[in-house]
Amino acid sequence: MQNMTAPDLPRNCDDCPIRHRAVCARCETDELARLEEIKYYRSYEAGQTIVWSGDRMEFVGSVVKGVASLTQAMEDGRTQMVGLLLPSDFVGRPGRETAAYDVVATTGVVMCCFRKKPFEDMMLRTPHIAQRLLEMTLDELDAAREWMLVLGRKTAREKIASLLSIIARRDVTLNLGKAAGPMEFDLPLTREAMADYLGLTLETVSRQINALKRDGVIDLTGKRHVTVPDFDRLAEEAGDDSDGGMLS
Amino acid sequence: MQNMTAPDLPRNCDDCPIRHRAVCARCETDELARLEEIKYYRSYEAGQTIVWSGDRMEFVGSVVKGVASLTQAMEDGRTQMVGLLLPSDFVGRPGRETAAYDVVATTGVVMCCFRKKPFEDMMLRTPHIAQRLLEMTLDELDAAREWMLVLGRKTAREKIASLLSIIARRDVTLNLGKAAGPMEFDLPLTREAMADYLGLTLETVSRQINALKRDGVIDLTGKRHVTVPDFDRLAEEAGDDSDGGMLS
DNA sequence: TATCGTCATTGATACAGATCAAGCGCGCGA
DNA sequence: TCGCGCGCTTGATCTGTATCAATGACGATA
Repeated sequence: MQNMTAPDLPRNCDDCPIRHRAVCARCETDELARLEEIKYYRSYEAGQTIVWSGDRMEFVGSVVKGVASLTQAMEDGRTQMVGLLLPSDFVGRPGRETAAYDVVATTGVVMCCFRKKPFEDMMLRTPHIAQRLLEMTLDELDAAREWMLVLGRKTAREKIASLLSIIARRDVTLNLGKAAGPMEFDLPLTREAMADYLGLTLETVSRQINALKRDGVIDLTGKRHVTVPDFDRLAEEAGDDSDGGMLS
Repeated sequence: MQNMTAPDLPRNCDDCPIRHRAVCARCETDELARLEEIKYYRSYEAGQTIVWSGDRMEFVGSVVKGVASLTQAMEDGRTQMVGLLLPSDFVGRPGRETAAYDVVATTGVVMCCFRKKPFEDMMLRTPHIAQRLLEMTLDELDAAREWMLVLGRKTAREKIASLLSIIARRDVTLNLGKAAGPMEFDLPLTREAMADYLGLTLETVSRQINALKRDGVIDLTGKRHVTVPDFDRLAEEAGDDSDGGMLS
């Protein structure tokens, strides 16, 4: 529900900072012209709901800037975040009529949107897009399952370390990995949002973050800026298998 | 690692009890001939590991009979089941080289397998298969995310009710829903397997199951056979939104 | 029929994390 | 500059589930 033509929004794929990873990476093919026709950018303020669960979805797209979250709630208010959407992540289910979860802008967000129907038509015409989508969906599935282990079996401290580790890793990949040396990033989530992601209360999140700080695993500047002096140490705290991580 | 030609294994799609839902449902197309060439059936005993995490995958396929589970373990032994594979569920990741999780036969299992490479080739040639796979993967993703809510926010009692409710529902759909009246089914999981699925200990599982029995939500015959006199009551115990359930 | 092994139940106790309750710090609008 | 609200921290206490430890039920095997 935001202005669709704000002056600072990207105009086309060349301005799109995520073209190296997301669907619009394919813009270099001859489908470019068609893609541009059905594509637009849109921005949302922190706290705004981008999509309501159950609503008819009129677009699919990628997060270009900012952080959004996929959220599921029970009647009594208990809330579980089921996905963290960082820049380059895809939103929407081609072939599905309605949204299954709320999508909420956690920070200010810029989305790269494709109108759904023409996007699906193009998908039918262009096999590599369907394959790319399958690949991305499998990635999401892996992420969801990794998170099931976190939610089901890890302690509060391990949960926090897991979250920090994921955010740090994502941050580095997006900024073209400057491997060694301390990593730094800003937490894009409030303590409450972290709690909803981790299946904890915000008090426990606060206590464990400060415990990790006391123990020298992380350093905090203010309440949101995190420095990780030794990523391996953090990964160890997260209980991750210490095989270095990356596969293939 | 089991005989591939046991006399009781299905021979082709006409014998395959799940053709209405899984990939081989497409056998009716002119791809049938090619599919038959690359397809075979295989059986596993309860407890056998069908695929080891990290192994090269040589096939994809569907569960035809029995129950298998996708499992992830930490170094110290903590274990989380990340997927429950019931008949008609698909196993394997087209486009991925190695398996991400252990696949373990929980009961005796019959799989309908396709050799991976030719299956992938066929996928490239046959767009509707890629689309069917995307659809199935999206279903799995939804299931995984629903389970994240269970793991992150539900109480032990709600977790048990959720699991029973899922199994009951699946059982009915497969057996062509005889809607009303008490539902009955056998638990295909030990208490320990349930615990690993729910992020609990086996003692807690045992206590909560018996609590549900005491409260009349379910009835137990022996240790494994469950009768659900009132499914809505069970769904309520699971904390599910009481909108009847099905979408679309 | 005795014995063993696996799966499940049940009880006593410990503890991680939830809950309840202040209070702090900082940005923002008046 | 003052208050006000929101995000966060910190403390005290409570509780749901884990943990530890027997015991029971049943099927398989000899």
